[in-house]
Amino acid sequence: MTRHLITSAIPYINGIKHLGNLIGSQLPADLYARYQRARGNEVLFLCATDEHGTPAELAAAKAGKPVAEYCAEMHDVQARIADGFRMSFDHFGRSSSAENHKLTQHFAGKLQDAGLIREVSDKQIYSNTDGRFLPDRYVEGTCPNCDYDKARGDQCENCTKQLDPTDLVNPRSAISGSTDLEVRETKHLFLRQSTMRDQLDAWIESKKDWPILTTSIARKWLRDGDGLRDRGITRDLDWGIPVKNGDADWPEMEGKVFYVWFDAPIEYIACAGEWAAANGEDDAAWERWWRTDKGAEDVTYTQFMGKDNVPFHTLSFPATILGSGEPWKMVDHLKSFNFLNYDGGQFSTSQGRGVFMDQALDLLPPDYWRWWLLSHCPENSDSEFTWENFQQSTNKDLADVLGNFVSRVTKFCRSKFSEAVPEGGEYGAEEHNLITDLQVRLERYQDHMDAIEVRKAAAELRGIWVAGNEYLQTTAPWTTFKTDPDQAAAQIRLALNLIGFYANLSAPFIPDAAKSLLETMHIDAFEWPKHVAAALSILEVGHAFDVPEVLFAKISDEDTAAWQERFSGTREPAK
RNA sequence: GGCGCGGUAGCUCAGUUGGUUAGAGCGAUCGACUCAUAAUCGAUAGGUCGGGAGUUCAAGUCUCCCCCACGCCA
Repeated sequence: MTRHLITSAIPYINGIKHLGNLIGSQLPADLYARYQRARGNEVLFLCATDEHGTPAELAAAKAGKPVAEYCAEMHDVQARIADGFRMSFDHFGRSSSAENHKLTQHFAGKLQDAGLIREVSDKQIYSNTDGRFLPDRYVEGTCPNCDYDKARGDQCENCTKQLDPTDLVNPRSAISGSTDLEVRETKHLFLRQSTMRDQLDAWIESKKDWPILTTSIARKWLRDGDGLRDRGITRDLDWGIPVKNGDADWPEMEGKVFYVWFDAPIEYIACAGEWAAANGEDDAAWERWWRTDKGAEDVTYTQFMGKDNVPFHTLSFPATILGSGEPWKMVDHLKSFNFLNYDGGQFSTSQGRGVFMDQALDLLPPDYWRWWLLSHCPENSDSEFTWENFQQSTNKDLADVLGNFVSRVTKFCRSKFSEAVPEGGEYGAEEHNLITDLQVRLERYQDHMDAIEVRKAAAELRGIWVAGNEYLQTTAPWTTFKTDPDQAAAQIRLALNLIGFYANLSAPFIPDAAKSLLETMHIDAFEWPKHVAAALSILEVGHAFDVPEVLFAKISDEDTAAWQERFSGTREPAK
């Protein structure tokens, strides 16, 4: 038995994520977690909401709610939707948790002790009306370069010139529109990442089995231009984790909070603490997953994320935990994903373009989405969602190949024998050929899953489903039955066993359907097959089953046409 | 402007360290079957591997130049 710590990139709190976000981290992470559990390994699978930062505050203000209340509500919304997609998190935490407060302050203190923090005095825009400092991009004004009147404090979108907020003519707050602004001196803490460059570089280079996408992004940040730059880890905001040195106050940093990028990844660790607390366990329970001096030496840690998150996971977060000088578990496998596009363009939150997680669940059960997204997972390049492809793939794979297999087998048995495994005959050459073939396919499937080759695993699973139909077509029990009912009984006995076999192997991809197959076959529990021959002899003669309802209903042309129209966003129709 | 990932059959994608007639699924066409969700199974057709030059006995696979799409940074 091996131990697997698995984390999915933590989604930001302000709003519901689209299908591209889902397939970019949570869904493949869940697939892997379910697979490892099915193989009998010990798994701790964690995810959380990322709750700090200015966007959360603004979203709360827009909703007319205190930010803490807003975050609590949105956390519940995201938790419910994740559950709707059957995310099997051991814990779905919050970066605003007490555990994360404590741990983030702890890391800051350790980094200070190690000499990796420096203080920097900076000038920043303060809005008297808003009663707060404004991040650069929340200052708007007229661009000194091109006179565009909606330039932002970090950059003019019109002429692309890089700006400082103080460059803007007639600056105003993007939050309130107020022009009552002033420049104030403010002090911030910076993490001296630059001094850790060689250490990080050596660590990255030691990861020979990481995807090229991951290492090339990390190398670029590490080596290009000035290389890794020191980054501010504090902000002048109210909402966040108060700046402290461990338990102690940090002189001159009163009223400031840690920058969201600093505390968010620490939540991966804090979340394990939340999980332990929620289950009435002590610190040792979670430390054995995260501390190599307290039992995590044999843990394999795998992170899942979209490619936009790679720099934080390969550089900033490792810099934080390496810099602490403490024996924290470092990531072993870092699986990153490209983007999913929608029908010829990008998913767009602002334009309402594409399908969002809550909407998807209103249309169809989660297994449809899980299957399509995972089998078209953007592993090596960006991939493309189209309704036509979605309809064709799910109808063919789920309804025709898998669902119909279950139908034809159970209904044939009911009509020729009964709703129980029939007696007579025995397995012959055809059956042994099938078993041999399936044994090879099972091992290939496991290899792909172990390597987190999601698309290839899906293709192999589909091949395993197809093998059942091939077998029926070759042996034709409906013909056999006319001359040799005993032989037909043996054939259908094998086919009935295949249903249970499929349920076990398919559960990581389509857990609901797998569960309903198990129930229909009156099998008590999932059990991952080791040897195909044994797995296909589990159901004994006389074992009763039910003929199920349609496992996967087909998606009609009318549905896809309507959905395509409905989710096309606010683009102007072509004339 | 710099850098990065890509550009392979109508569609979605595989193609290990360069090596025999470039693969899969879907879609299309034809055939078989009739137990089943008009399902299944088999067969066939389809690509000068973005373009050009080069290295090599041999290149989708290496080198250089160019074009296109996307992304990141400045």
